[in-house]
Amino acid sequence: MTLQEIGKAIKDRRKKLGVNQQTLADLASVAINTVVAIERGEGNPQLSTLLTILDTLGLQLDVNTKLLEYETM
Amino acid sequence: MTLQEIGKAIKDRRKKLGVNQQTLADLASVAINTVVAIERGEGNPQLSTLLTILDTLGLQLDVNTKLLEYETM
DNA sequence: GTCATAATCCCAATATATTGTGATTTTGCT
DNA sequence: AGCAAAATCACAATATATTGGGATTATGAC
Repeated sequence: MTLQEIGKAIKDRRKKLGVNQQTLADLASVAINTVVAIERGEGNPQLSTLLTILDTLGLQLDVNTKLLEYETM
Repeated sequence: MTLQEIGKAIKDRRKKLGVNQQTLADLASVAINTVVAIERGEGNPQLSTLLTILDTLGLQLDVNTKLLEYETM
């Protein structure tokens, strides 16, 4: 996943949970500006910041081997 | 996955590929110090740095919903 | 044990993320 | 259209990652 896709995943999840950016920022103990930037795919957060936000939303990060081209078809 | 687990995944993959830290750093266009810190779980890389290193190793990041307790047993 | 390579550490300089504040724009509802 | 809440933007101050250089330690082969 790219930066943009991760941002979208966060925004989608937040919406699904029905919380606004300020609340998410508070719960994750980060500034709302940081949440805004990440969701818009304009941010390049530090890993700890990203993990905290994901965790707050009940999401996690996984490392996987990339799919080969033919595996995506 | 935690910061430490991600670092370990990177180190394991690098070893499996048989490349040293300097080569990985060069291929990913980051400083060797950065690779060292991340692998040791002491780093808190920016997302772009992490993505570049993972990509160089043929790895990728995924966002998933966290497993419920009973799902881990 | 010796040697060569790899990995780690230290430090100063630089780049970039994060934060807080306030203003502005967008969205959704009636 | 009008209103309230949510989202976005702008900017300066601060915190932290990244880098480069050189030195030190650990690892593995012979």
